[in-house]
Amino acid sequence: MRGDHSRAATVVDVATRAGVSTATVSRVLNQSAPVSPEVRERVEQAIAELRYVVNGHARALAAATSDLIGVLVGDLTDPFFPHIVAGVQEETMTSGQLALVCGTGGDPHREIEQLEQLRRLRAHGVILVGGALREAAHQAELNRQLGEFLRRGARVVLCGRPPIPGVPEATAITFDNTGGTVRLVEHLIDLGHRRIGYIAGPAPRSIAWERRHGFRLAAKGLARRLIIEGSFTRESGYAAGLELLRQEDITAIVAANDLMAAGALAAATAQRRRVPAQLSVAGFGDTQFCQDTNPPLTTVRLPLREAGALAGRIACGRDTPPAAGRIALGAELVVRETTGRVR
Amino acid sequence: MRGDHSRAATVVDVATRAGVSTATVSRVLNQSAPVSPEVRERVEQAIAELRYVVNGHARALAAATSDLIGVLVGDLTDPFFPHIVAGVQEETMTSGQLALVCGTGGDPHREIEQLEQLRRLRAHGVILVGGALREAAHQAELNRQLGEFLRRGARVVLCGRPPIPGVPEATAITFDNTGGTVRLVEHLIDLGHRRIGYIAGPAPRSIAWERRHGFRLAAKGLARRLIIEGSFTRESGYAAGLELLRQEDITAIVAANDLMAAGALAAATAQRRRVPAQLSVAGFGDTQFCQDTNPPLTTVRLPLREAGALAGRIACGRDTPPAAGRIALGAELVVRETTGRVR
DNA sequence: CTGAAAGCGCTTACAG
DNA sequence: CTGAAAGCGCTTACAG
Repeated sequence: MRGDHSRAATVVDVATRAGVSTATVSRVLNQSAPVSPEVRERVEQAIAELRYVVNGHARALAAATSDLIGVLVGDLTDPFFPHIVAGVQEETMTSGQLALVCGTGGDPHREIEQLEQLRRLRAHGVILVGGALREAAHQAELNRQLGEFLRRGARVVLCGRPPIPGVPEATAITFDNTGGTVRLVEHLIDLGHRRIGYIAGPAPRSIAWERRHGFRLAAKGLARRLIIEGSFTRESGYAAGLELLRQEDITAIVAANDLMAAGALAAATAQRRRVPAQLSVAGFGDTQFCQDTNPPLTTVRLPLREAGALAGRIACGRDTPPAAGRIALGAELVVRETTGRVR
Repeated sequence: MRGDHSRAATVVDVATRAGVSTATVSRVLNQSAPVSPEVRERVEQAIAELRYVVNGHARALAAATSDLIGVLVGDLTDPFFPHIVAGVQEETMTSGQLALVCGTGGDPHREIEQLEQLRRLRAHGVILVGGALREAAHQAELNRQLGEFLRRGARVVLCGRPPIPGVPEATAITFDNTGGTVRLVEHLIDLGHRRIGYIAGPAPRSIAWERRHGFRLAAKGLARRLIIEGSFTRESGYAAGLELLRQEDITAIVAANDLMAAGALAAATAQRRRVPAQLSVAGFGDTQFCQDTNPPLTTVRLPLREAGALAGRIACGRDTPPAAGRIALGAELVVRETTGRVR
């Protein structure tokens, strides 16, 4: 980082070269006030010649604003997130804002830490993507952080997270996790299934809870329902799948996300169970690879990109947050080939 | 964004409350100079009471540094990218830096635009992830941008990109795209295939070129080789697959990435070709879903996460860039079930 | 339409 | 170990 690196040009350099004041340079930079064509011309030329690039920090400091939008995601390698993030970025870009995507790896400490960094940078919008951790201590700290953002007039958007009772000013964009799961399970019941195994997500996550809740609701009258908890990873789905397959009477397995469903599918194949002839399997999310699994996976589609775009627009201040503080998005059952009539 | 939002506490507030100078506050904040325990105690308490959070912009301006690392990626929804980015983030986090992930959507204009934004924020490291666009005008502009970063002492890392002749100070972390493809094709030749179709990536992308080059090298002596260009998407793989399947004599299809291979696989299924009995198919990348395709996909594994971690460490200044300006990573053939003996 | 000057919130020599 | 003061590079009333 040391050495004879050349100093970057500043407004003063530009002003001097153009023979104007720094105020005028600022005006052409920001188009914040009328400037005569000739002067503008001179300034623009000086900017080009000096390869001047405004110092974003100085600007943010002086103007007490920044065009940064923070985006907190759990794990980008989970196919659930990228489409949401792509939607966000699409919108922030068109607003000329910079989306700061931070990966927390699902670690609550990191989440708080990243929020703090975003606060330092005076991000004027934050989007929390993906499920919340249902854990009191963490929630309290999180609410405190979000409260600070809101106090400064920043927008807070929860994308794929339930609203936070203590922080009503935060807009929540939610997926119909419960309803989607209900429809999925009802689809299985329609096919004659009465003994269904469920691979849930980790209990402390809100998304996992909502989906599991849907399963409980829909599976109420079943002869048999068995829940095993996974961790949203393919491996945990595989392990849970093996365990459920030990219960000989189970005819269908529903997983709380596609990754675990893929694992369960692999477990079924390893155990030589024919899907869907002998066993039905379903996932949740309709992530990219679902149509390519063996056989193609029945799942529930979530409007991920749309949710991200909405979140992006609200965070940028382009869309007004709904008065209700909440936007509920749907969930659509996608029947492919892993679910079939029970024999 | 307006309203009666409370002013954030500043060093002055903290200093006043603690009964010290702002210089001292700064010292305990940065641990940049010894401070007596009692004074430190008082300052820390004031910070806590006022919920003080340092203004990152002011700090960056005063100290003429920032802890931002820019990460430019094409398309996060392409499974090629997330693992690299996760590797980067892992390392930047442990360095206490903030990785600014920017999605360019593969659009060269946006790439330049994002670089400019990063320059504004005085990012002290930039990582360009994924293939370069082999297009003169864009390359010239890109080189200019990167040159500016380097002039300011920032580190530039190319991850999964070839070195840039005009910018030798940029460290390039490269995958063995050519060698990996050669081994993959040789594997098919070993299985008796003599008429192989190749679904290439878009010609202007460096990664596409390198892999296609590998195909050309290895397929030199074949009775038949046919190249169709896709766009790295599943859909384009499907279309190209259909086209190749019209050539009745072709016994194997190799795609330049897994997504297109998945598309080709689906096309084969749609055409009722049995894989691998009647047709072999292979991809490139070993992205997450490869083990779940029908049948599991033969492909080439790239050390994505490792590459990202390396890039992250170099960009953070934790690792010294290699003198050669280049780190070449391997590529490993992963034989699954889509490739088999030709009948 | 344009400029002089203050101020944004920090850090960093420089003194002591 | 601590403080007074200058300076980082902008923007923004305030005058004109």
